[in-house]
Amino acid sequence: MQSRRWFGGAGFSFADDPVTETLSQAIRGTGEELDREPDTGVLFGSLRGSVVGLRYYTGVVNKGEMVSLVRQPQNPYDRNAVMVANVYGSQVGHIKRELAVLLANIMDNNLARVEGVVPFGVTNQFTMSVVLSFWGREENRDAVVRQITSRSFKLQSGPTGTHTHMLTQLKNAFDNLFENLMEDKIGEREAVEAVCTPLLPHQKQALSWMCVSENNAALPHFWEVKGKLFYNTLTHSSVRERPQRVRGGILADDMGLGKTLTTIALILSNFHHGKPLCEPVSDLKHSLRATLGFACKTGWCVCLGGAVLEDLDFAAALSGITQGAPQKKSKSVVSPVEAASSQSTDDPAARATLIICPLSVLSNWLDQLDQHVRADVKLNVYLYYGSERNRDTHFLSSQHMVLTTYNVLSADYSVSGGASPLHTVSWLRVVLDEGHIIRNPNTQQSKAVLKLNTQRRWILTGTPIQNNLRDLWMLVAFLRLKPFDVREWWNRVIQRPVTQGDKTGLQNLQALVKCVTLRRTKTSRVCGRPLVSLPERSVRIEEVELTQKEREEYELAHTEGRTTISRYVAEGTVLRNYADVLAILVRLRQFCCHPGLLGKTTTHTAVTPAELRERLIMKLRLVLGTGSDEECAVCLDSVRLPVITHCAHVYCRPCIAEVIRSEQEQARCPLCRGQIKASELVEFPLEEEEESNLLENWRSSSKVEALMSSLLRLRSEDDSIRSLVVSQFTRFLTILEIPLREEGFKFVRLDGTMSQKRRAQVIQEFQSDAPGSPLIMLLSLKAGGVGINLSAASRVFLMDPAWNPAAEDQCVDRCHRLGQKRDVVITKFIVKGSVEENMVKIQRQKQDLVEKAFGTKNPSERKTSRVDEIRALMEL
DNA sequence: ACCGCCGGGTGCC
DNA sequence: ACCGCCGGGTGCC
Repeated sequence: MQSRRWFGGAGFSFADDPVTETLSQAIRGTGEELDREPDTGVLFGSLRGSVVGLRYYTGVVNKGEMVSLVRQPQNPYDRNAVMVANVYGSQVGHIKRELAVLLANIMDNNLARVEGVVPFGVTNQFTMSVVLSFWGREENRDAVVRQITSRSFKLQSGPTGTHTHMLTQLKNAFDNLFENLMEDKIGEREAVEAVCTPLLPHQKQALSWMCVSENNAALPHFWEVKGKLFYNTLTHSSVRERPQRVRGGILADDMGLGKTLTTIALILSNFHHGKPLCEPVSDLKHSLRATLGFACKTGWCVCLGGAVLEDLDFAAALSGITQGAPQKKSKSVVSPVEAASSQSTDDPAARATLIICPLSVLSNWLDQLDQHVRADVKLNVYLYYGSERNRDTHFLSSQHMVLTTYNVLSADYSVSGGASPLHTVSWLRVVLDEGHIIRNPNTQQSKAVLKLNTQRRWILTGTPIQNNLRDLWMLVAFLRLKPFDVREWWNRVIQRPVTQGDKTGLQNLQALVKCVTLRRTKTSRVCGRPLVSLPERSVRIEEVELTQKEREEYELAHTEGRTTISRYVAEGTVLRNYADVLAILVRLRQFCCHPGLLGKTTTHTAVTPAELRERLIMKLRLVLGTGSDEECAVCLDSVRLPVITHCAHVYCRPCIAEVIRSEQEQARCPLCRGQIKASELVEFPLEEEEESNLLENWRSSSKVEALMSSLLRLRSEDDSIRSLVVSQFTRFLTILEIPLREEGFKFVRLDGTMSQKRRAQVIQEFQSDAPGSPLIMLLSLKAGGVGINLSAASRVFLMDPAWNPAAEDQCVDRCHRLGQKRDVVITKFIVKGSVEENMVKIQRQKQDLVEKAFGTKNPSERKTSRVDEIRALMEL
């Protein structure tokens, strides 16, 4: 069962939640349940075996420690060899020959994953026991059991049954995963004077925490010192060497709390050895001027790594001043703890911070640097972007900051085969802005990011987990949070236990997250006071009455839809026809907005399978065409350039093309495993001709009128108030342009089809307070993604209810954020006596359900409730 | 390995 | 004795 988890302001669901569900997930749920997660198989059972040859290897293991089993088909003594390695990858020994035959068979045929745990530790220098457990897909259970018993091994059945009684507790704990992470990070630290914007208390806290995270040599608390060894309480493993600790972490504050400013403050305040990157020259000049007659015109000087100090030392040597004197002049106090941080492996010449961000926020970084860094501080900031970018690694290394985008980074990386300029530089620090972008480890971007060579690593994100726990792994891997940067240990210690409802797994996860994350929300408090005070926000629902004519048209469609759906309900085939059902609902919702939203509909009855497929594809096109937010099962992101397969699943074109390219003739649909071919992919067409038709035969609708009268009233009362007009249907936005123009409103439009560059322009135009700038922004619900700031608006008109209330919240948050000066008023237009009303009701019920404990719902109950929901919508 | 296994030495009680 | 038994040598895959 796929589970989706929403964090942040959004609700939470422990499993499929119809409200947050997308179409492809719904369809996925209707077919056979596929185990798409190799890391969450079923436990077939376990057996005791032995590891031999211990004396030939150095890997050590403790009682209870997990080990990994690695096939060695090339072993010259036995092609069935199975090597045993500890958490750190050091070889411990081999699986005894007779058992290795069995394991090799199971592993090579992918019948099960085999995991080892050492039950007693090492009792002698030659052999030891290992408990092997077998995990896999239910359909392979028989084969595995047969293999094992036929070779006269005894498979002990593993623990069965789920821990449903724990779910409530788990849910709460999981909900709070990113909350209350501050208790031991409450220090505050002022930024250096080079930062001219005073930091708010929570930003000083963050700065303090970030400095400590970079400088402090302390290990996370799941490490214990046992004698001369370091013992990991999660994996039960120990190492002689002090484990490499994370220097950096995840700053997961809500957007608008100033992550960028805090990061700039960090860069300027915490250079090598806890010293500032910038110091007033008056501190340095003292000795220099005296000895060399050196004068600095700016009054500030930026220390370039060791450069200035080396020069000073050189100067000191020339003039007979003792070495190190300049350091003592430094303003910053270096505590013994921080001093302990200088690791011998650090490259002292590393001085530059690399900031990687989405293109859309690149300009924001430059603005913020301008705004927050004193004008007399000469920072060398290089924008590594554009075809003329300077690829010289010495040049890049000598910067204080290099800014680039994920795309540039991964493009360079692919072209150079891993030896790109950015991968050659030894960075002091790498910062991933909107770091959740790398949550999918399979993308080029993620691979490129992992390969960067740096001492310190930071992830800035407002949404550390978007859909599920797997999103976190990539962040952990980037931070090199040992040993969980290796997938097996993450899966065994965290992912699987948590997915299967194991309480310790969750505690372990919390411990992990806690040691590297700082997260505050808009509603968090510092010392009993709100972090930031935001103006009020209020929601009002405006009921819209349809005209006689509209009502007749609506009822016609409603009756027709009801007949179809009630047939499915009676047949019990609602879920099998989910796409059809959704299409009917979309039609009704479109009616509520404007009749012109309806696309052409084919109502002929299909007979042959080919016709059925054609019809399904039509329905999907209809749903996709409305801006419905579909998720691509390959990249786990919103679909870009959607294409529909023969088997009626939706993917991004590049994603599915890659699947087909790599699997060639054997290519199968990742969702249903049906055969797929590149030639059979159906594009979602942009029906331009219809658009012009739409605009030529213009007519209004009740909802359009309701909006227009609100906007006109607002303008007459206060023409400085700006509004967001939000719809899920981009074509509705197009329709709305006509009356807006007619009434002389100046407006801009932001939707998913626009280029990043154009988006940035539009946002800037809307946010600008220049005379004649637009009063209204037409916004598609999901456009822009995270991080855009529309605080110029204080009115939000939600034209149509969304399935996912979290999406509405996110949208409203774009203006109800830091920088908002007015109270925010949200108006939801709901057509009276329509599916919209029922959607709102269901939204509320869902919210209640989410707020209450999730309880003991099993998958079949969940499916029932989905059907119930549709029945409620259609009043059946 | 305080085992198992191998192969040489040995051979009534 | 073409055995049993003893005790030394030996040891992952």
